[in-house]
Amino acid sequence: MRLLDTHDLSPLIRRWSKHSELSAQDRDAVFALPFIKRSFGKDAYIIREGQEATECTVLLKGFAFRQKLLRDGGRQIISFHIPSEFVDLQNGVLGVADHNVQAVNRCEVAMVPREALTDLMADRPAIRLAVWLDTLIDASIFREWVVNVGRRDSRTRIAHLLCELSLRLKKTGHGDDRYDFPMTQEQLADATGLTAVHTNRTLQSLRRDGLIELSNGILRVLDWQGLTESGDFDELYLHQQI
Amino acid sequence: MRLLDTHDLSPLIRRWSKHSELSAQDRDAVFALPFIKRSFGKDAYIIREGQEATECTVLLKGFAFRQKLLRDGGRQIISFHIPSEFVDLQNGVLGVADHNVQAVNRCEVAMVPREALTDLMADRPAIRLAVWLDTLIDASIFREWVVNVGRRDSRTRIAHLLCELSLRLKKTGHGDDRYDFPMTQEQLADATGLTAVHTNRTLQSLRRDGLIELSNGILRVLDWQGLTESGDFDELYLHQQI
DNA sequence: CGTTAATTTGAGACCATTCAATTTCGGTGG
DNA sequence: CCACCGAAATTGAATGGTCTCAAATTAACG
Repeated sequence: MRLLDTHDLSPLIRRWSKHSELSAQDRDAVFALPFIKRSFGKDAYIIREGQEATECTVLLKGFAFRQKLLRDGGRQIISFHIPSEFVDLQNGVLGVADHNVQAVNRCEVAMVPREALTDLMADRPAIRLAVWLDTLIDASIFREWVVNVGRRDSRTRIAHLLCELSLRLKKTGHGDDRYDFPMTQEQLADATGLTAVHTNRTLQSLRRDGLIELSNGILRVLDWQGLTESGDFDELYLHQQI
Repeated sequence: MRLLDTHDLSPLIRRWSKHSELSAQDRDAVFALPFIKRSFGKDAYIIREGQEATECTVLLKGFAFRQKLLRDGGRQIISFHIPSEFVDLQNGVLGVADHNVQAVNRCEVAMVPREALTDLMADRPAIRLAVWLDTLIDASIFREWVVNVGRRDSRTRIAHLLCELSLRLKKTGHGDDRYDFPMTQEQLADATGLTAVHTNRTLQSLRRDGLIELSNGILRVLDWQGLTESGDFDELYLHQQI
């Protein structure tokens, strides 16, 4: 397939190729998927809870996060997403969105009709496996997040989150100990179950200890081993053998 | 199929039938699955983190939970399981167990070789869909747990957990506002990210307000509406239309 | 029944929150 | 290019929810 690197969905193929064996036909079938490209500004809602789910959404550019709102107005962020990831794979089967998806910064997505995706999975075992793996790794990350917000103190939580995100960014070729990191401290707080104020103080403590540098939307990991130790981080749960 | 109700795996078929259309052939194919039956005592490890995953485990009798241990010795429970549920479906594809599974009380399981299950899914689309749904609902519950431990106060957390468990027990025919409830307060604490002491005081507060009665391993829900309000509980995330 | 596990109670300490004010950053228009 | 503005980050001090530690009571089980 000649347009491999220029096709909108090629980041998806590139990521899948790391854990699944895809044939040329598999790739062509993915490139033949119908989709609509859309763009969202900072904080815009990409998916809303309760909304009927008719598409699956791949993030092409920018960062996004999934969240749930509480009765009292609080917000809990459930996961962050980087380009090439589906932000709502479950919507392909469950009929209704059970949570919201919001853009961190300006981002571009491809929306694929759910039937097109399920048909593709029915026809192509390799793609079925790739999607299946995506779903299972997603779930594994949720489990780790339960542990993170449930049983770790603030410093460990923040460090763990930074470990996860920087490792995922590194593995998808988005940097090497220096990453675009547009998340605000309020978003990090909502992801770790802390307040923005305490998140701020906690980040300062990590900076003071020379583990990270974080400012102007750039994260530098200065001491990976120190950060993983501070974050009680074991990458097994990401299931990225490479 | 004559042995429908007496086959060891019939609880699985019964539960799947609530969300998926299974033909007689699908049922027979499930009943033809090879498996080993095993029994575990209270607190016994059914699966251990890091262990190579060669089987998928269906809970037939008793309660179980999944958990992760922290470096500092802490434990976070990630989910509870009731009979007819898989406790480690992800192991069918991910090669390694990324968390532990423990028995709450004496329980019986059926262990199905992973290839037998994946072959079945490859052959039978209806079963594939049923397993897919199980996985997605599992993930949805993890997401809600992130919210629960991340952003709710202790009373709301405990109430929410009790809502979820009693609703799941009700929907699978394990009672009607009165349930076997063998979990210890320490386990409820590890599931909600609280200490056992504080869990105890929180349960007392729910009892004092006439919402529940919980003693001797029996949970009675006295005021369902009051409990759901106290627990900020909306059952959408369970995706049980029935 | 004796023994251990589980639950319950009390008091003090602490981590994270709340609230409010200040400073810095990032983008925009003159 | 600089002045301006709102958003984001930072700081301080007081409050509070949950934890810790330790002891007492009750329930479960062989």
